[in-house]
Amino acid sequence: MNFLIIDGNSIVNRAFYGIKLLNAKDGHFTNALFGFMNIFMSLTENYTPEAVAVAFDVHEPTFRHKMYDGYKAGRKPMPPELREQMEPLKELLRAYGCHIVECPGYEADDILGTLSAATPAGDRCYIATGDRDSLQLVKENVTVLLTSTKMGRTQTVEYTPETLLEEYGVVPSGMIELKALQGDSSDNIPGVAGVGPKTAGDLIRKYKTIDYIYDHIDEIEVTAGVRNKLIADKDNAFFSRTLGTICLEAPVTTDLHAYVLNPRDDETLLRLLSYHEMFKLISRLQLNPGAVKPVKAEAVKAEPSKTLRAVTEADWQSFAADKTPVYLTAAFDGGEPSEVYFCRRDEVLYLYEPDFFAAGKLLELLCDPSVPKYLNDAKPFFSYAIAKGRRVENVVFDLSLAAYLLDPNASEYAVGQLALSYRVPLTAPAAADDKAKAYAEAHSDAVQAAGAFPVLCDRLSAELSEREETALLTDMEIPLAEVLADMELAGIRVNETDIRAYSEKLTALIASLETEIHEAAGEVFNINSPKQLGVILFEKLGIPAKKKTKTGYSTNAEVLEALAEDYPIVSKILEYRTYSKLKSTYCDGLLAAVDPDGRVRCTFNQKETRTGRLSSTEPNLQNIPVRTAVGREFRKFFVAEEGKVIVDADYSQIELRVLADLSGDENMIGAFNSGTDVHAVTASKVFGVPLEEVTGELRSKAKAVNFGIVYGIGAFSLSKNIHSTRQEAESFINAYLTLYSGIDRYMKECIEKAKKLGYAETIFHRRRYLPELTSSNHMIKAFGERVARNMPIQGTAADIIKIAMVNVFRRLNKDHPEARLIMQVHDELMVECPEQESETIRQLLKEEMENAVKLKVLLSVDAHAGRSWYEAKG
DNA sequence: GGCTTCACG
DNA sequence: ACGTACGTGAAGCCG
Repeated sequence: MNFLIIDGNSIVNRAFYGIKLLNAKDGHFTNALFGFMNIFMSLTENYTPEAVAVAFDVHEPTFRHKMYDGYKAGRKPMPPELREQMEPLKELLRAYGCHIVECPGYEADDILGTLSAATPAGDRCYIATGDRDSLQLVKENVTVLLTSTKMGRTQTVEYTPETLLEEYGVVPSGMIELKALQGDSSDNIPGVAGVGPKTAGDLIRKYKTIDYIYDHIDEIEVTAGVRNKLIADKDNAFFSRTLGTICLEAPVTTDLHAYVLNPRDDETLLRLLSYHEMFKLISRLQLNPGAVKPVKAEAVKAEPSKTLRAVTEADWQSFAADKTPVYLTAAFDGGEPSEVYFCRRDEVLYLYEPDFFAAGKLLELLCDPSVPKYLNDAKPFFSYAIAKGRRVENVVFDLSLAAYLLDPNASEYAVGQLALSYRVPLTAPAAADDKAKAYAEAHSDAVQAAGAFPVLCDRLSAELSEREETALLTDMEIPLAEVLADMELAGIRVNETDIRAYSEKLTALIASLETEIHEAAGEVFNINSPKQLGVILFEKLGIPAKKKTKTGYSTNAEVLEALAEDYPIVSKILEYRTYSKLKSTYCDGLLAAVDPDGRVRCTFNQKETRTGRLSSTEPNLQNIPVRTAVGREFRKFFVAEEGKVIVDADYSQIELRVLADLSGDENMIGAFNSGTDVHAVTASKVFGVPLEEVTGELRSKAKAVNFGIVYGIGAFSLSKNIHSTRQEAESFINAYLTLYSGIDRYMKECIEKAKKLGYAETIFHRRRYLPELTSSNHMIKAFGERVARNMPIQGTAADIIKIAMVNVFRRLNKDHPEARLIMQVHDELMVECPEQESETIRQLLKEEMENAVKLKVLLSVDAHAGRSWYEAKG
């Protein structure tokens, strides 16, 4: 029989410290559970134990504590983030069928020792631990599996008497002897002062035991120094041996049969794993979600058994005639729906005949304003209709958007995933006929998800309305999804030939810089490798290194700029970096994304950021260079199509204006309403200088403080940013917060409120949960506090431009069919329109953006038209 | 796949 | 004692 004994405390510690803190939706920590279960799974899979015991310490003074108070005194107490995971871990292990072994007065080690010693010769015992202490327990039939985490991956090394002899040159009991001499700082075992692993190893290999060494202390071959140390600490040596010896007689059941795995309780296991959001493990264990009972009893009633069948002609007629809501999910392939499900209380209907699409029945239904639709991911439905010159009407719910609003921290919003996190049972519907049966076999996951879809919609809809976020979904995010669909289809025209020419120019520039850099360095190396570059600069050339990263020297722009004046090679490297970035990310990256019609189309992700902003991918069109003159040139490649212009409009200081509104600070509101430059006004007041005497330098310092405030400023970072001392930065911040005392008060309230509620929110009730605020780690908590201050500002600004986008889209559709919204860059919108409409559209944009919401300060928008993005930026 | 760097708001 | 301003995405290197 294979008997697996796990050192629970040791493994859970490795797991906890080896994996960054993970949170479930409600904020409870799961990283230790995650790591432990991963190790546990690979152990059971590799060693197929019939019996499993997991040993834990009981937190009481132990046998060995009583003997020696210093023992383990140096150990840190368990952090609360780990402590809260201990009971859930035991629950999980019990559900798996493991036996938890705890013994008051004894350490987990002692349990490992006792059980392994009691394993009959005919059985094989494996001890899994992260602690080298247990190596003394190795025997012919006892193997220690030492797990360690290297590079984020767990490795297991097997220790048998043979491998022990190879690595340490001693027999298992020799491990105790070694410890007696060298001690163990982590366990506060003193050993012999001045004797380390090397001396101890030599002695024990030669003489085996400390008994022998001390019995023959005058004869052993050592230097006089070592001999004296041994003599001086003789008592400590024997004492350490006692401390280091694992007890083999803990009062626990030693009959192996008592530890044979219990039958796995799949239902409990699935419930627990879903709660902890360990979905990978659920599939690894092949737990059938259909077997789970929902948490609430009423959910059972609400969920009649379902049947699966194909959509019939009669269904189509009833959809249109009934005018009752349809619950619709679909997969899309190349913009066309590929797998479509109509989901009802007691039925899942699937579409399988391509004729239905050809006949346009689905499209007609989508475009029928009298039929309300519950969709999963509305954007591709909108795109599908727009591409056919139609519009989807009456979308009342979007499950994935609802899920995003409920928790923007989550990374996935697939229906199956949501069913697990919101505890909606996933059951396979019964096939109505043989065709349906075949269909179900080929699409089992999608069919199950479709079955859960209506209940999920209802549940999330109820949750949203409880939180007063329904309007956010129906009036902001769902209409926005259509706007984004339209923008994605529109794309933006780029001048492909010019980019290609520019790319080649860059290639030549880069090549010549490369040669110069290699010459200056005296060798050829990869300039793109920060590692190699660091070695060249800071070792070979002896340039003083300022900053380090986790993996070596930092070579970022901030560091290099400080060195550029003194070392020509450094400024060449900066230049090289600029051009390579421009070439690889922008020229080549963009060229790879140009469609045959000369336009690039990004994807706007509506469910990505934790603040409510959008993000853009493949390509990212929200980070096209603008800050430097060289980079800005690149915007000349983004152009309007023949006969059209680009109109670009951006909010001026929207985040600061939002802050003025949120805080209600009279001074800040006044600064904006006076119509003058806020940064200058801030400088004038903070530095006590008349407005007309504010220099560029003072203004830019004030600007940095204004920005910093929005991000949750610290004196250290501000000082770095404005190249001044920390003290000076500190005094600026203090002066600022005295002047704008309303902001000071508001920021404090923000944190209080977030701590009380567990989340931060925008003025439109968009939430971001902040489990970081409950962390005992200062860094994490401080981060949570900065986010509590920043999210309402960044998020409200994001809400405002979303409202503006929806309003602009509606007006363009109604009055300017040839004008099209094509881009959003957080505080900036871009429209492409016929040249002669340019002024009308410029004003329309300005008007809609400035009037999207009414705040305590006015919103201000700059708008310009031009042939290219460069020109339109004004 | 993680890390570093750098582009944007 | 520790690290140090919020939110993103892409490219390149390296274990």
